[in-house]
Amino acid sequence: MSFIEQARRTQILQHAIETIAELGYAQASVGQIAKHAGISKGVITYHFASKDELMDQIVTEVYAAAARFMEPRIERETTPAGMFRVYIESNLAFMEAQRSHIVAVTEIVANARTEDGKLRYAGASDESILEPVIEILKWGQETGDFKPFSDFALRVTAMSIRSSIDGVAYRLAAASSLDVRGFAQELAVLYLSAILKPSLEAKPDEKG
Amino acid sequence: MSFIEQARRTQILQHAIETIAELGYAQASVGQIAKHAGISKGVITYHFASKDELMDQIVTEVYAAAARFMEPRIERETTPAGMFRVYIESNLAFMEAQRSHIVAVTEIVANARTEDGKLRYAGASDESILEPVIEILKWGQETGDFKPFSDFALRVTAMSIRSSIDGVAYRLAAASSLDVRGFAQELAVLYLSAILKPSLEAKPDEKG
Amino acid sequence: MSFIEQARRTQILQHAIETIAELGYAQASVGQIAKHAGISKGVITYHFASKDELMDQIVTEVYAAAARFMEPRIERETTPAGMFRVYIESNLAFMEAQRSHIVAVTEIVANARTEDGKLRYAGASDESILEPVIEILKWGQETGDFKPFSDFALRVTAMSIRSSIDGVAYRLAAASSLDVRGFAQELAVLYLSAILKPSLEAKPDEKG
Amino acid sequence: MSFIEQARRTQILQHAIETIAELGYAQASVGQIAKHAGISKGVITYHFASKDELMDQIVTEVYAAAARFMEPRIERETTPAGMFRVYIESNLAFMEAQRSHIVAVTEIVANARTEDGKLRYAGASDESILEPVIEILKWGQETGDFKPFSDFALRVTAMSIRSSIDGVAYRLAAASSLDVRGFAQELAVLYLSAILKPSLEAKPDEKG
DNA sequence: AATGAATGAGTATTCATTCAT
DNA sequence: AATGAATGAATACTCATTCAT
Repeated sequence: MSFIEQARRTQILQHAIETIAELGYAQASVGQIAKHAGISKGVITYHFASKDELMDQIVTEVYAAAARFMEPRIERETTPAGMFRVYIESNLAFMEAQRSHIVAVTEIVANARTEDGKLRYAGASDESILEPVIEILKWGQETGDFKPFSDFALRVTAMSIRSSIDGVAYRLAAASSLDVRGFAQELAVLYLSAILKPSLEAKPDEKG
Repeated sequence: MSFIEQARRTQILQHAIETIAELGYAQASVGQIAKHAGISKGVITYHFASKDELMDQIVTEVYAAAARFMEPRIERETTPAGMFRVYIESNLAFMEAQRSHIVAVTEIVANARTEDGKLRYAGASDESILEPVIEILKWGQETGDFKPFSDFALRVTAMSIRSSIDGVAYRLAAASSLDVRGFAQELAVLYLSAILKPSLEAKPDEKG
Repeated sequence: MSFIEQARRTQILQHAIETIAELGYAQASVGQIAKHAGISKGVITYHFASKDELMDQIVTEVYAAAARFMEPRIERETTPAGMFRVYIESNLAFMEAQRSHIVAVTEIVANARTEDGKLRYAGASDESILEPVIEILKWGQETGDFKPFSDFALRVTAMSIRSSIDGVAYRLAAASSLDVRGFAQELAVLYLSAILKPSLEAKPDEKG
Repeated sequence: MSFIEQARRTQILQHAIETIAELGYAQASVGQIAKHAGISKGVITYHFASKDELMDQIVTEVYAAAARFMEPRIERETTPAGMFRVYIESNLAFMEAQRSHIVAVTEIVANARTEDGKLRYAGASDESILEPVIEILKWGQETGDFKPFSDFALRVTAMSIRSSIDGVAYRLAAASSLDVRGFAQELAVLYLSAILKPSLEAKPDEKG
């Protein structure tokens, strides 16, 4: 795939993302995306085999970009609590920076369906996304920084955290204004005060 | 509006809810709903001015039903912690009992758009839903049962709780199996351990 | 299916047949058929689930009509030679009378394809159509009216006859003028002089 | 037209023929042909003014190739019966050897249309193709080898023979297996027994 | 009160052709 | 000589809505 071809695809993806973010998945027809990009419909079907491929690309790209943004920040941390806090903060920071990307992916994942009516991204979105959270929680238990949890309680906690984060995406989609950075800090405090072992003086790690 | 007319509308609403829950918002055309109900398309447009009105009715009805279910249970409680716990548990209990209703409303709220592309239920769903949670939290602060929170932290907490609850609706929509009752109990424990004032022996209220 | 519904379907089928006969299968889009009928495209998709169903109906109807026309005439005959002659003559008479029907079916059978690119009516059109010819030939052999043939020669003869008859359909499709009745008589004479046993005075049966 | 240009055109024609034979006329888009040839679409429109010109070339080339194959074989014969038999056998031999070529031409002739919907090759294919058969039949009448026929009967006979031969092309297109050589021999016997004058001992010419 | 029929705008996708490079 | 890119018209099909009966 040539450089220029790559550039064109990226450009179309960007317009698709913005169209979905603005109009929602259902209204984001190929025609609307083309109109947003100021090109003819044919251009899109020329560069992408199908609308599904376009949507797949958006989901894949945005997940990858999120991982590229979050991973180095998270891995820089040395304590479970630090990692937990940075997981939340970097996730929400990415959401704020790439607001329309996140909104688009949220729309796609919630709506794209296979021919038989099932959600296309139903499976993928759950376990693989939950996993990193669960790992941090388990590590915190092993080090003794976090309270001991039953397996079930641990899963509930992980799901709850993910829901709290994803809820921000929905609120961004609904165009509400939100102090995302402040939200992230308070959210970290909230969850940490629930999961940190209360021994002596429970203090989250220090950071600027 | 005659009694028989009311009955017919209710019947159509029920079929619409099931159709949306099964096929998703986008696939739930008037034709599909009519087929599910075993009636002709015309009947639906005869009883409802438009598809939008039908959707409005579903959202309104289900919210009202949830309120009818939750309110008496919540008001029976006498402590902030009890009320908080029952708020979560009764909400999730309703979700489990009326699973298809909740899935349908989730689908509608996430997808229904106005002509200019904005989410139809963007505004409504937020403040009015957040309010009862905020009230419980404030009351807990006044009684001294809950930690003191800044206004902002309190809002974040309320939003986080709502997101954790709504996340269950999405997981139910994605057809995943879930121990909803157990989830509710763990979720209450999780949040209470974050917001209860740690003085002496922090104990949630007793209940069977 | 109501009477009025049946009538509408028949009416649409008739317009579809004429459109295909005039423009060919490839050009006979739903839009063209609708234009020919003076109705909107939607009417056609309302009465027929798909274009394929419409095409199926045409093929089925025309084959049935041909059978209804030919069978009583053929069965009235009492000798193999008479039956053979009437088979050819009644077949071509039907073709001439229902020229556009035959042209349409010819177009459909030669062009309609399944998703994987294979001819949709490839199998059906061959054996079931060949069978009646083969039966007449076999009967003539048994009575001793026809020359003895090997099984293979008999099949070749049957295929050749069918091709000679179908060739008329193609010539009608190409809009050439043709004395079909005279053609039928000469064709019968030609084949009979090839297959009748030359013993004594080979004479086809008498008929006005 | 340069030698290299000629070679390129021939190469494209060959791929077009195979594409049409495999997928049928309607599915043989310029894109499909280009993909089959491993070149870009532009190459085809560069070497051929239009798709129509490409199709014209295929028809012309294949007809010419058939003539190049059949003519010397036919002209080697010295009797009308021999010529007649060799006409059929060499025609079918060419069909078998150049199966995809014949299938392609059959597809094109049956489907290619002018803008106003008429068959593009309706006229051309008939008279010029019928002529050689008619000539052989006339010669056989003049020598007294064949029965005397009316002009009309002679035309019917010629058309019937062509149809019997072309029918093989359609059966080859429908991917049915067929003993083409045996078919040719039986077909010649069938028609000769119809048209040879039955004087004394009618025997076709001898040949290995 | 209910329905079957019809409409017309909208959907993704295909394709022959044009054209700058 | 070749190509990748782009176009715009055409395709079958879906659907909310209207309306006469």
